[in-house]
Amino acid sequence: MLLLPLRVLRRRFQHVSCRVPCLQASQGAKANRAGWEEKSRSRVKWRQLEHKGPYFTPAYEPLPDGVRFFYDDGRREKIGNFKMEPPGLFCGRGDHPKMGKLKRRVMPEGVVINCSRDSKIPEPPAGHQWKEVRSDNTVTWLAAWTENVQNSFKYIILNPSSKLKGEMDWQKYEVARRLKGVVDKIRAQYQADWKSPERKKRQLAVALYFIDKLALRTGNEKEEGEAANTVGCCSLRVEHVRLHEKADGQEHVVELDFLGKDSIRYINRVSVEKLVFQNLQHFMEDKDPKDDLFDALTTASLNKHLQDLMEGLTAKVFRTYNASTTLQEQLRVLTRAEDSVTSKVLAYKRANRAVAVLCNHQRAIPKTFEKSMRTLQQKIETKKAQVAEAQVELEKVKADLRIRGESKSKSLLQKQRRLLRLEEQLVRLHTQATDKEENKQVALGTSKLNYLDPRISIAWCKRSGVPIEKIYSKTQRERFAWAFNQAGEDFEF
DNA sequence: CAGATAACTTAGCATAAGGAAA
DNA sequence: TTTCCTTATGCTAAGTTATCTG
Repeated sequence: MLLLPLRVLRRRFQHVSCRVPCLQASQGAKANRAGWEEKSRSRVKWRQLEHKGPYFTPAYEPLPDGVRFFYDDGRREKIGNFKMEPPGLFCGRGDHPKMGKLKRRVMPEGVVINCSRDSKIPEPPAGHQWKEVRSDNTVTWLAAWTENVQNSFKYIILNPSSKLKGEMDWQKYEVARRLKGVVDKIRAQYQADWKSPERKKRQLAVALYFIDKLALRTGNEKEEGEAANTVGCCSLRVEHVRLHEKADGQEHVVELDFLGKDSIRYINRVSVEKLVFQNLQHFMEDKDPKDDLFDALTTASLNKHLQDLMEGLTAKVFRTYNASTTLQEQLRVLTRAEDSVTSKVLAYKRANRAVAVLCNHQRAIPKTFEKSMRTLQQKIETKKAQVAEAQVELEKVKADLRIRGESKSKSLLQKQRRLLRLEEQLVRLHTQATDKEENKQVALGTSKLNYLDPRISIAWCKRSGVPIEKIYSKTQRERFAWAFNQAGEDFEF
């Protein structure tokens, strides 16, 4: 039993970047868990409610292996997070003011169950009651509770492989594809708006330019003292921007340096149009470093504006659109028909990486990176030696032939072939090393899962003869099941 | 009409699982 | 078989956005 004062715990975990293991501190913990297990053993069939809206109200079915399912219109689907979050110490990311606070055990009395009216309601653990049982088929969650540290909602939701999640994912990409049709017009408009006499309009135009060009997030206001101090586009402060008339041999360079989502640092230097530069100079005039760059702009007004430009358009659609477009374009540039499957997969990873860099998806450098890099360097050295050796042998054979006055021999061909093969292997090792180095701090998964229309990848696999298993793991294939029969080899985002 | 709330997507990290090497 | 390394998955925090509310 860990019984340190909370302030000691907080201090202890202040600089710990890893997640703090859950502390099973509550006396009633065992009994509670048993209670939850009991709940999980009740068999409930779920059916869709009578009226068919965009959503439905599902329910759970426990299975012996611990995987739980629910029924939607007779279809059995997986549930995503079927376990309750255990109590523990809250460990936010970055410099979080609530780091180390105790996250309490969730009791059935705090849980709302959402299930169809005509189904058998799941039993609460013995001696307990649900907070509420409701039948709301306009939402997608199965159960919900309030988390005490952040005072926010938590939900039991469906697995990404479910039809519901799949349909929503599909819709997301369809909105992004619609943006493709109007993006030229939108770009022309915000460029024109850089010259607007209205400060508000110019701020909106510059912010939208950043969101489009640099794939920045919208950047909502955050309550001070509630979360780490991070920003996005609309919440950028003067201190995050530096302007250089000339830098890196380019004109009108904007330097951005701020902490974004998850306190991941965004650093970029980019040359912008003169009008953008001048606008930024104006926005920064007579301000303190801590002042908002876009003082006349809110995320609400930005999204309101976007909604007027295209139905369903919001700021985050630009990230999806630019990510997917970049993948498609990069795949086109990097794929060569005559390449082996291995090289093609490498090309895919490169294209994926271009997107991850655009979206600033970073990861901690793997702990084993240095070591595995050394191993790879070792391999390269060995291969180099082999190449050198093969060259010497080849020369020897050539000299031999000259003495005998011959021009060809079986041995010569053999040696030539061997040298060629070794050289190819060396080149491959070099690319592997470069790739590893360039990828050490880039997280590919996030964009692959959330930003890249799977139909682009599926179509590319079909076109270039790459088995889909080389690109998507089992769960990823299940997640993107909706895309498989949609994407022929000629699919265009 | 701004701020709060609710419900959803997006995010990186730890670790489990899988596979290669010893 | 055991160990060592990479990849896949689970977890839950941290965003975005639409809607509600006073």
